[in-house]
Amino acid sequence: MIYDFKSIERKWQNYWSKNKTFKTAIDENMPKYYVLDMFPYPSGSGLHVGHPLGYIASDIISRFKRKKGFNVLHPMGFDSFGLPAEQYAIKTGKHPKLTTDKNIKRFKNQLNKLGLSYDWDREIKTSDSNYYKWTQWIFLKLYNSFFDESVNKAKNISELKIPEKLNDQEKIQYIDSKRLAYLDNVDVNWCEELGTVLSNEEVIGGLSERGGHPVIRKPMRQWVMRITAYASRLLDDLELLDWPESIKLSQKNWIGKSEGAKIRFTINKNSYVDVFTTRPDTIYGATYLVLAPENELSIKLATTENRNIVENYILKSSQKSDLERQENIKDKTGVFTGSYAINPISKEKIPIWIADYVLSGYGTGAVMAVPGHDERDFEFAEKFNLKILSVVSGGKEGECYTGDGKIINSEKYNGLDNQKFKKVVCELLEDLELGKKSINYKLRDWIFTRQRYWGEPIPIMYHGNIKVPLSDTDLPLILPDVESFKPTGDGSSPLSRNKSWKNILLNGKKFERETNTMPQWAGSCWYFLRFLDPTNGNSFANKNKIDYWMPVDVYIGGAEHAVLHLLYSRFWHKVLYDLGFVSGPEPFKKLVNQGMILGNSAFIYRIKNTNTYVSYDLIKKHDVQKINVDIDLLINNNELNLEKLKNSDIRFKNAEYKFNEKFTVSREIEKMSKSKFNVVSPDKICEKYGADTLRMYEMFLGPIEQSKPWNTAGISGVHNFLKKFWSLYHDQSGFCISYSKPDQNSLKILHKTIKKVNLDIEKFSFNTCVSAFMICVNELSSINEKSFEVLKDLCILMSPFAPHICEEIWSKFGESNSISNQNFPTHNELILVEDEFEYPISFNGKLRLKMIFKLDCEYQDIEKELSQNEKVNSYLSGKKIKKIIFVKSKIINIVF
RNA sequence: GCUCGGGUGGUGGAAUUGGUAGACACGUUGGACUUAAAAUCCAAUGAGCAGUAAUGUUCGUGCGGGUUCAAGUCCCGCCCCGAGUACCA
Repeated sequence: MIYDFKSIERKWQNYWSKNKTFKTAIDENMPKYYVLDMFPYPSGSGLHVGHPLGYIASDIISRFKRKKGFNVLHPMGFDSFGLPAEQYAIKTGKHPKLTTDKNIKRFKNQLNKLGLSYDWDREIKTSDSNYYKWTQWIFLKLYNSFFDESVNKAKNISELKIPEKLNDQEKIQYIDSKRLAYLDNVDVNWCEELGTVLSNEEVIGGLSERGGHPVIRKPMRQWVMRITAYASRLLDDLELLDWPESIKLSQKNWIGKSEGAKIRFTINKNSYVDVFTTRPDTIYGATYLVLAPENELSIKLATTENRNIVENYILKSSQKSDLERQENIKDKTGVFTGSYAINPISKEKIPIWIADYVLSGYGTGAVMAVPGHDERDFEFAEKFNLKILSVVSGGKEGECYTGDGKIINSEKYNGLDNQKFKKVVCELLEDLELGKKSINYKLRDWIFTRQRYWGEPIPIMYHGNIKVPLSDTDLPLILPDVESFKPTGDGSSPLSRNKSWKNILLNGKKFERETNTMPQWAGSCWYFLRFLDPTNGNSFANKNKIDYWMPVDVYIGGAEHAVLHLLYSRFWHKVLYDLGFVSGPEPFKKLVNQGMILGNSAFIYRIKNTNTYVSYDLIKKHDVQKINVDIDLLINNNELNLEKLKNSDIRFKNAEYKFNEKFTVSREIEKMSKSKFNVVSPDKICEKYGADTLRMYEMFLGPIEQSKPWNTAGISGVHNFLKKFWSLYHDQSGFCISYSKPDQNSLKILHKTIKKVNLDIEKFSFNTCVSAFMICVNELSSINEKSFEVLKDLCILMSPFAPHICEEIWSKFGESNSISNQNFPTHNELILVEDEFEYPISFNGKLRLKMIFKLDCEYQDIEKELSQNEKVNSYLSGKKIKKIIFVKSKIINIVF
């Protein structure tokens, strides 16, 4: 009987969706398990084979845990606010809502074809007003909270102690300065091309993360989230998480904790410069100070004769983009202010400089330069001929030394270990009241507003300078329509075009709405909570449901979110935790990063400035240009089907082609992308081999965390395996199994597999599971085992991986229940014990021989067996055996 | 530059964490079935040497050393590839 995967898969997908097989509800009698995928942005190009990798893995875990007796929550939704839909709207005038809805439909359709066991009743979209109502609500909670340093947690703003003697205006200012969401004039990352502000996390190497457009610094009035208040908790709580070390590390680096000291250098009675340093032990080597150009003190400290050059320098560096600043790292620039400060310990008078190698956003925006022991300071001092003094021994003459050593050139402290001296300096400074121990973080506050249309409106109004938050009853603040989605160019959002929405009259007073929107990350910061109670109209989620389901037990997604989404959502979750809305400090207990599946691009070569294409083996003779070509046009991996190519595009139709015998292409592994014509769609694979084959093959490709190129050729192996599996249960005429007692050998094979699969799923090692199934089916086929007792368990065992085929087979067993409700088999160790082995013996790595032993063999037997072999006998030469080393019930060595 | 991963057949990858390296699969070769092809099935497949053969034997996990009865796995020193990060004082 033939394995007709198409009708089987259609049948069971319909069955599952009709019967809502995977609908989940709270059951206090069952342990819960929350399996979450990073929900996708519904892009216009649909899924490629790389997307489902994580979804298949999480589906296997979900189905496995259900069979293990857990109440499994496995939802899916869409992160539907975002830039591509907006950019598409700018180009075509089509409303992002329409394109987004269309894309979601397509995504859902594709996902369902893979047989994923989602509870679709919980589907959410971040662009749905029923959803973003609560995103806005959480924003207001942040607005109405402050961080109480004394207890290290957020509290309602009403609990804030306001200093007395403040007038009303000052009181408001004071409160505003403490809010977790606050409005500030900040230097932002402005991307002209995208027409919007970006967060620090969205800027990579001076270019925008999306699109790679240049980014410049520009002061703008923006909403900012006080994530820095949580720096220490975000860092410390990483310990609680079962996450890949690499992700934890990137978060650690991003938060960037450094311990050191804050030191005050006095200039005169009224002024001083504070610096932060991690090397207070080098205080005697601090031979000058450097301020960032943006530091307010910079201009104040310029003496009259230096005023011009200082002003000039500050102006110039403000015009530089981040990229330009980074370009000439080796060639440092700077100017002298003309002022001097006093080193608080050595009492030396040292010059104060301004240079853009000092960053305004980190520490105090000023450093004490120790050219003897800091490479940047060293370069600067060499260039401008400033004094260089070694104060820690160990370095070479005329070089900068950053290691540890004994203190030198530091008066009475010479000879101390520099690490010990750190402490001493801190104490000295504290006595002098000119400094103290201090901790600094690299993390900056999160710039939260975007000058875009397609995002959540911010629920704040302004009356002149007064901010008025919307009340809960006014939510959601619906995103209105606009005439044009284009950026306005002047730094305000497209929303500001809709005057009737922006300007409102309330009780005779004029108000203006905030027209910026929230960043893409806002919606994804808390979506895992909404899945618990997606239709709740009274709160973002019922507290009982949160208590039951949270935290997420397994979270699967790409590593590209290491610091963005994963840091922001931890931050919001902690705020909600402090305010009592959620029950735990961390949202995601275990995190698994699936690797990327790469595409295998193909290239053809055109002779430059001609319309002639050359086969890859002939390109050396010509000056050629490389062009991406669709991988669907290939035969046998690297041969091009010229007929197909000519028919695919008019520019190929009339071109000339040079080749011997075959026209060959070159191949390269790249990221899968529509523009590179290397996309393999899961739909095609499902059409040809079925979803079960695709699921197993994607798992079989290699470890889930690893990036690997897609290779369609290998899929036949897995497909053949499924056919073989099918034929275990069927003969030519139809379903055929036996109800007689199973063969002892087949039980062994089965239980070996059960043991391995149980272990491997828990370890997320799905590729080895698939191998185990293959071995099992091969062995059962070769002994022609058809026993119900064995085949039943095998069917359940494989159903998380290949659910359709297993449901179909299961339905033929005549059991009333769906296979989803069956208990996962556990192995019986006794069956696995063998009574007789053929042992290989290795002796000093030199000698190997095979012998037969009984499990409970005596030494004498071994000696007897050994003595029959001349070679072994010479090694033994009368020695008495003390011990036999068994490993995995095999004899590995004999000790005398 | 710094930090973290990783180098195993022609290819993707196994190896119970120190115990028969190369499981499983692709590919290749040979065979069976077919008028033929496809499909399917069977066999061989790390390299070398000896042998008609069963088999024996040497070398093999990026390179060089070390620990151990035993190293892909542990230690030391290099080389190469990938990812992240980048003047964070």
